[in-house]
Amino acid sequence: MSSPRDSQSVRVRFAPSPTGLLHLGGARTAMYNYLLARQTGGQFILRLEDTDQKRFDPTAEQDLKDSLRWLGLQWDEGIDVGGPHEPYRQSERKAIYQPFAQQLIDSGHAFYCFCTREELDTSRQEQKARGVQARYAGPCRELPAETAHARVAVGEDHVIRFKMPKDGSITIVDRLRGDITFENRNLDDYVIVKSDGLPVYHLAAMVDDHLMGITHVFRGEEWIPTFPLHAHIYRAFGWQEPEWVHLSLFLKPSGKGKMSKRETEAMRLTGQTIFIKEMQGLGYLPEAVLNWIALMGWSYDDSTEFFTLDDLIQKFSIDKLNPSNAAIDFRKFDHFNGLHIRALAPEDVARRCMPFLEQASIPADMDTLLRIIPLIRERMVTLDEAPEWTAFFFKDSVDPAPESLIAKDLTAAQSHAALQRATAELEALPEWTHTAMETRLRALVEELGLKAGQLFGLLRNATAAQPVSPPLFESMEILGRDVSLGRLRHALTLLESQLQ
RNA sequence: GCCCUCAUCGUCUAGAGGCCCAGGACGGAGCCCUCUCAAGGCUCAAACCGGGGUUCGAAUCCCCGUGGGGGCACCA
Repeated sequence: MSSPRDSQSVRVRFAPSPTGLLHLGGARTAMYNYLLARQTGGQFILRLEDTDQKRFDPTAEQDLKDSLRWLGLQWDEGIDVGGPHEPYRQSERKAIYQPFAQQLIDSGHAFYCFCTREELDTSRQEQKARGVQARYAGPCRELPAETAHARVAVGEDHVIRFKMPKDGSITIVDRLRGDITFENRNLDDYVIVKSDGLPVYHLAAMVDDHLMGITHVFRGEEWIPTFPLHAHIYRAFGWQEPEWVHLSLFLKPSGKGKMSKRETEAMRLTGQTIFIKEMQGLGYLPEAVLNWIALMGWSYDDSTEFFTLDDLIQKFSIDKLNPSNAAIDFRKFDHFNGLHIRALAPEDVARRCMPFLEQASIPADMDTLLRIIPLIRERMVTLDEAPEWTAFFFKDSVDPAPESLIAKDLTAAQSHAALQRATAELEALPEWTHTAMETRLRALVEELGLKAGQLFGLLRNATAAQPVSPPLFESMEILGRDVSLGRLRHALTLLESQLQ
């Protein structure tokens, strides 16, 4: 199917309202926009839907930009970077909307409404009590134009409402769902300009999308109920509609409804978050975030699941989008994070681990860290685990619990003897390499009639002071001969305290 | 309550009439590897919401139920 729009280049936009931190759902919407733009050589625009001064959060814009950039979703046009349709904050475009609202009034598609909130509330309650759908029922819709204009002229408080047809129906097209028909009688005379003179989303977004030449609108499914209003506005102006794509919603892990503020807070306690900004501090990679959310609502085929941003740009397609809602699965997020950590070059992993080590006051130097990374890369799920995997490498000394130096099924005396022998063998080693150490110590295990795990576990606790660590011999090689031997001797003295 | 929408393993999904006694992934169970923990490999358990149609043939199309989700503001 072809339309005139096919010949135009793609122009998409992400237009959140600055009411809080950017979350999973917003990030996915932004990403799909970005992918389509990049894939087609089109433009990705970042606009701010800030017409609601009551919910405005002054920190939200910065978070938005930081989060998007961290994810690697740089916009081509919009706030900060500018473009041919400035300004990109709706609050700064107030004057732009006015003539359009006027046009709707003049053409009979909208009317001035002077009803007070109290009157509206009463009316709504009364309708509800009668068991009917609450809709605008005031007298303003039928006011003669001259009367209305006169009241506006004397400065009477008013809003502007869209004059919804009383009968008939409207059929609109969603790219993923096909035709959707609404009976106009089920629709309301929605407010499109507030008493403060600012348009509400319904008018502002439509005007901006049209003015900015938006070709595809990706937005959440929660917009479907007001979708017919938007189409009515487009048609009242005689504009060509964009391609509408309503995305599935992200549901809480239980699958029971959208994430609530309360649950979002509770989630923090378990180290989970839906906010992009917080993911970085938790040790997640932007690559993993993108991969994870890309697959919640979209798929490429029946088996590919690892995608980089470039892969996604190449492979994304609207037709493979899935209209059904998806429950958030944080375990899958961890899985993808591990996958992406392992896909990174060691230098890259090291660089990204550094902030976490600094925060933990671990005096790691890049050279040593680079030698450690290959040992821990496949063991890490999140970057914030770096301190616990590497701390012992950078300590002057370690103090293992004496009991931890008694090997499984051995007495303290036997452990002491084994440790003493192992230390002696290592001292005598001509070259300090993990292969030489392993060969020599395996022979000792044989000689002493022990199990590898018994001796090696003992050495692990002696050198790292922790029961779980990177591979023993590779670790000792990095620690170096002096440090390793020193720790073994120290362990020996600690063990002596356990002898009596 | 009204309007809209969705419906395949616990979860994310593949499937656009026969390739499906339904494939992949996460998670789970087991085995292998193994100096711990991982990673990796192999195996197993696990789903087409129900009922009617249409068709030689339906997970796939249609209808009705049911269930889930969303919306019903001078918020987006």
